Amino acid sequence: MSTPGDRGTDGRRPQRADARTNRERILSVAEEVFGRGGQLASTEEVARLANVGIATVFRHFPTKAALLEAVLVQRFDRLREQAESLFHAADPGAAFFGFFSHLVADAPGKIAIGEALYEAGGGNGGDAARASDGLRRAVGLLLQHAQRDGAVRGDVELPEVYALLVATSRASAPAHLDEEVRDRMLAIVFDGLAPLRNARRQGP
Amino acid sequence: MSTPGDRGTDGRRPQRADARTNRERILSVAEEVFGRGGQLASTEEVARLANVGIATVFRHFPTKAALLEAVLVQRFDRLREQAESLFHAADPGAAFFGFFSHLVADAPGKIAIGEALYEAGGGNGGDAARASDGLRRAVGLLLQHAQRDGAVRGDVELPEVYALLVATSRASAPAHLDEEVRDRMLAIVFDGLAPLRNARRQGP
Amino acid sequence: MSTPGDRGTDGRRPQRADARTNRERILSVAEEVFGRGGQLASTEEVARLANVGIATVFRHFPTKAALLEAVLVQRFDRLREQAESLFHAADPGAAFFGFFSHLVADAPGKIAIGEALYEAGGGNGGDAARASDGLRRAVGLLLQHAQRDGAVRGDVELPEVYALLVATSRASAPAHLDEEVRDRMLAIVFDGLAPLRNARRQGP
Amino acid sequence: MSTPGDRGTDGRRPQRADARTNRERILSVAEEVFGRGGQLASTEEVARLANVGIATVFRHFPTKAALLEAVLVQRFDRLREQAESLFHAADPGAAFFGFFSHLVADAPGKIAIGEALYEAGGGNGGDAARASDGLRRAVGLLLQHAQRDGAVRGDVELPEVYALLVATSRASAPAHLDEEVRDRMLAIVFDGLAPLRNARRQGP
DNA sequence: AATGAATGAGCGTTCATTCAT
DNA sequence: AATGAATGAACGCTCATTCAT
Repeated sequence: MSTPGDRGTDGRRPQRADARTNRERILSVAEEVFGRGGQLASTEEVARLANVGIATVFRHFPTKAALLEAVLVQRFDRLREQAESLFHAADPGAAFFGFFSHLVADAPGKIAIGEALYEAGGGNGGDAARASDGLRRAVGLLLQHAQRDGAVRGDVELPEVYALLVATSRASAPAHLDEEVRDRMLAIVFDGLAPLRNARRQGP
Repeated sequence: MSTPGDRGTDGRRPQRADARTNRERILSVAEEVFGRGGQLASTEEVARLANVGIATVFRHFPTKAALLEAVLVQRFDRLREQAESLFHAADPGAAFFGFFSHLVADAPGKIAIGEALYEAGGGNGGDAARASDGLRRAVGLLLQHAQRDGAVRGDVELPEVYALLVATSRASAPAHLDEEVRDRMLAIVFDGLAPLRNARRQGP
Repeated sequence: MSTPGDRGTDGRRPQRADARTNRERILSVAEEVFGRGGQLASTEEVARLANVGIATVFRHFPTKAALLEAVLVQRFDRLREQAESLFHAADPGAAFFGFFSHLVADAPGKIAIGEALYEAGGGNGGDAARASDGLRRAVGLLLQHAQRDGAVRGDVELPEVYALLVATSRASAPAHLDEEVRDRMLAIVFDGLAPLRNARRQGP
Repeated sequence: MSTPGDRGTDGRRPQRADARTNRERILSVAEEVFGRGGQLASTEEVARLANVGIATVFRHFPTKAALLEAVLVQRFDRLREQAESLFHAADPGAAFFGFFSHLVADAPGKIAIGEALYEAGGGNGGDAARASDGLRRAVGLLLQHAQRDGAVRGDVELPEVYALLVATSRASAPAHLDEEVRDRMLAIVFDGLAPLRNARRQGP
């Protein structure tokens, strides 16, 4: 599977490429496997589906926790990049709410991600926590922009917004939350985040 | 191990009472242990912390799943009773929001409960699912009353409200969500649930 | 079940009677239970079917092995008595072959007996071995009588005959040996035990 | 643990060979351990005597039942091959009786084999049952040949002959059946199988 | 660098036996 | 004498991790 034949044709450094390929395949398989079964999924299953020996997995990721962390970092980074790509969107409100929806809609089947958003929120000091912070900061900027644009009330702050993001994302992770219900749930949250609240509250 | 003499509060005769006491202690320890570690927590740890032999746990609950289910049923039933006690509250809105807050505030450290609210939402056919349904129905009534009283907008329905309840409860389960943040998160949700929304949305 | 009411009416010694009754019921249930499942059957099942607490079983038989031994002793003794009742039969040959057949036909479902005939053959020094020896001796007498009567060749001796008895009995223990096959198997053995063998062998 | 250097007999390279060696050692140890203690013997004991970790046993045989089955298949196959090697023997009678004796003489200490000959006779649908059937068929052919050759009476059929084979084999399994007794027991059976029986019976 | 065999700690569960009533 | 709750050792089996090639 790891195409050992290449080595014969040219002696430059096919191994390095092979290793990188393996690492990536392992990571991507792990994302799916842990997404399905959470931490309960076995490392052997990752190895099997990635078509590598179990020892190869452990060569690339010294412990199961490290593999899980790498999966999370990848996922957080990807989400952060998506958030960052919206920093200069024409409509900051649409950008914020759109990203919120996207993240929540993306959750189904990705148990580990939900768990991670959730655990990493507490910060465990590892790379995942760092990546999680990166995502959090990006969401913070999207929020700020939306607030400045008047699309989100000005008196909410990142901690509670992020907590809501984690909460709704996590709640959506199990496949059995109906899509329509999920949207109606988000509608309520988004309504709570919309401005004019103050106006209404201040009014008689 | 069970040193029947040290039951300080009441000095009634052991034997049958001892067994009941053990059962209750096991249940309560299990609630805490599974609350911390989820299903991953070991039955042995439950036994150790309950100061009973492992076989005693299995005498009372034939399988680990049965123990977990008993924990959940107990918890769901307790919450349902609390909800039911609010059916005839003078202020249905306060009753609804109060119960919502109570359930979420009660969550910290009770991972299994969150998981259960969440999994049982899908219904696995066991006693826990039945108990979960009972809670859901009770929440449904509280919601209806609050809506009739004008404290909650009339266009939201139980599925999304319950999903929000599960989501925020679950998000609050880890101890590291600051209490103030949790309240601000709830404030947003409650705002989203408040009436006048339609009026505002329809207006220019 | 243990008729605890008797105690009230007369104070003499109903407990003794109760105990004896229990002991017998346990023994008889044990014979059936071990007969079905061998030593693998659990002592608890014996207690359950005998309608007594597990501790009662252990009061009467201090260990599981002792219970098993008691079962075997009872069974060996019963068989020995049956053999002895044939000592003065009019037709010693019919008596011998009849008893042989009876024992083998009685085997189905009595795994423990087969195992015991077999293990006890080696003599483990306990009561069961003693009872087994008693049976063996009784079979020996039946054999002698049959030989004197000319119904069994004179050159066979008890050890091999007993071994055959054990072997065929054991082979018949599982229910799945067809009755007809069992009889045809015995016919072969009985033929081998019939006299005139020597004559034939000595002839050219 | 597996100290690949100490394979005294042949110095071929380990790794794959090591695994095969382990597998074989486990199988052979299992044959002995189950031979002594039947299914009651523990897998751990097999591991201990085979000088491998318990997980190694389970790597080679996914369940205890699979290990037991492998032992039986091996044994049945070996016996079948021996039987087949006698198909074209010059003296079919000697072949049949010789194989019968061999099988019975081979039994001592191999309880599990006896149990298996016995249980598998009932057919449990697994590989062992298949292998058992193979052996049975081979014995059937040896019997036919012996009958055609006039060495075994023509009116006996495989079922009862096989039952006798199982019975005597099983009875010989415990080491405490004296060799001479065993032979005398077989002599009786063989006499019962010999021809001229009919003649004698029909004759005066 | 990659393999997969080997490992042992740990898990859920059972069962003969003991203890307290 | 009888009960049944409690016990812990043992079992079958799994899995993250290491070793030898």
